[in-house]
Amino acid sequence: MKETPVLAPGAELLPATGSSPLNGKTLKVACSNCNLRELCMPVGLSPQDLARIDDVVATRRRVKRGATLFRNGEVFESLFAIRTGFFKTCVTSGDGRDQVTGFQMAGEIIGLDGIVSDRHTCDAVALEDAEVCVMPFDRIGELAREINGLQHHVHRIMSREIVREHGVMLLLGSMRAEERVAAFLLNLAQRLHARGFSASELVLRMTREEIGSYLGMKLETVSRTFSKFADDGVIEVRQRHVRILNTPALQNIVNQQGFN
Amino acid sequence: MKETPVLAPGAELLPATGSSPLNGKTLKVACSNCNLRELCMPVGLSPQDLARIDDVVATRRRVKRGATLFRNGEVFESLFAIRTGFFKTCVTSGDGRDQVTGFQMAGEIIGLDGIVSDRHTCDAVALEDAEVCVMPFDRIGELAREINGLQHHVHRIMSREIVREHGVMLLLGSMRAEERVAAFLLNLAQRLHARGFSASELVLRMTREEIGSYLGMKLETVSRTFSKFADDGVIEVRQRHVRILNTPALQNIVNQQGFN
DNA sequence: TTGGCCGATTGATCTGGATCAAATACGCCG
DNA sequence: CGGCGTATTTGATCCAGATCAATCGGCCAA
Repeated sequence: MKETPVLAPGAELLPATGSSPLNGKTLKVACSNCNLRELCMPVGLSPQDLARIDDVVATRRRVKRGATLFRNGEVFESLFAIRTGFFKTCVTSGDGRDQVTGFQMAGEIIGLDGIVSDRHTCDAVALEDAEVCVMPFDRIGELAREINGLQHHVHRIMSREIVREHGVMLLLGSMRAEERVAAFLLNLAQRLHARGFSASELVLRMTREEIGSYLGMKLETVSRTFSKFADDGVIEVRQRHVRILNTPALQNIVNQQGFN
Repeated sequence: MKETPVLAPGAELLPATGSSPLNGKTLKVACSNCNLRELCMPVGLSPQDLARIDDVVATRRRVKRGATLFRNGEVFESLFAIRTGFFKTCVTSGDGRDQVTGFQMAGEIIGLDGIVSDRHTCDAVALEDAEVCVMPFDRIGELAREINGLQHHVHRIMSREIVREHGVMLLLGSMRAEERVAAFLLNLAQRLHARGFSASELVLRMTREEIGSYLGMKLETVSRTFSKFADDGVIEVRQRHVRILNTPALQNIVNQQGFN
């Protein structure tokens, strides 16, 4: 049915027009000519509506690698659309434990967790130098009341996040280590591919430990699993560079093993 | 900071007015005098706005124990507010595996997963005879554009679900069996308490297997963990009847064990 | 170039929870 | 009331992944 049954967040947004991969330079500042528009904007907006959105999404913010975009407990005011760079979000429990809840890349929206209580409930950390569009949430609300497609678009973005998290729950609750890692790699590759990058060549922006946290396993197990896949000729690993050699094999690992 | 750090979905909605526990009979059919209003409606609506909502949320639906309210793949049209009864939602992967993603009780909203693709992506199954209010989603959208508080309320409900799922990810990704079960019991008790029931006496509507699926463990482990808690004098278990004897002890189990 | 540091790999061992198996309890229905 | 099917409990054993430990490798600053 779906290519990657688990963890497919923004699949249907794949730009058929072949928007080019980001080049790191900020050429234009308006949504109306942003090459990520297909990823974060509703389709079929009138030029007037687009202009109004441009007006609301006026400011940008740069986040250096390792810095936080927002932190648990901070007042929530805006959603953020990632223009360039790569983030992780993580929650922390009362005791020291923390859990990576997602990795986000260009075109994805973060900050939705803050709406319910007007405070952020997780940390968003840049895993490489990044730039985000700041979208004041009250302004979005106003606009959504007037622009028909926008309201539904916001709902869809939130719903998509809910569905993505269902997938993660399935992964954490019922998959074994190899399946988790395979699903993780396929999901990353698919999202990068949807952004114009290679579907088989990927550079991991996160450490083994962060992958492990996300997947509910220890960093050693992540490393061992990578090594095993490499031994089996399914992938090639050199540090953070991963090349997928056999995508179907990974898919088999995900959805055929351990039928329980 | 919070009483139950993990899995606290609708805590702030506790009805200060002491709405009485449901009695199983449908006395009135309008939101405007529903005793669950504090749980699913925004506060501070004008009588006129309430009347308009009454108009949209006009129909009810009964779901017998074991029947599904909606199923993965079905067309999404409405959200549902639970009036009485108890549900589970579960996702299924391509292979047979399935994962309970939540247990829902009176006053909670289900169906949010269907918004993104206009199809439901999980099953909602009644664990006891239930009644829900049907809320056609396009109508909600229209109303939200006009009633100020309603739009934000919808956003908050979706955001709350996202935050709840973050909690589940933390639980599944980094807690051991005993911590998971303790967190689960505390969460259930807290939600029941918020609905006017005892905070210490609970009747589980789901099987050990369903609890296990939700918590990412096997039914035998759930059973053993219950038995252990009972041996330790923390709870009393008689089949599906659980009495919490020592709430602080459960809280300690959740957030003090295994500091990693 | 060298040294120090951090992340990654790999090996050896341990263990929490899964699995397999059996007994028991309960609810339902004829 | 008695019998059957399903849920639960409990015991015995096993194993995937955690833990502990050592080494390796790349990167950066001096």
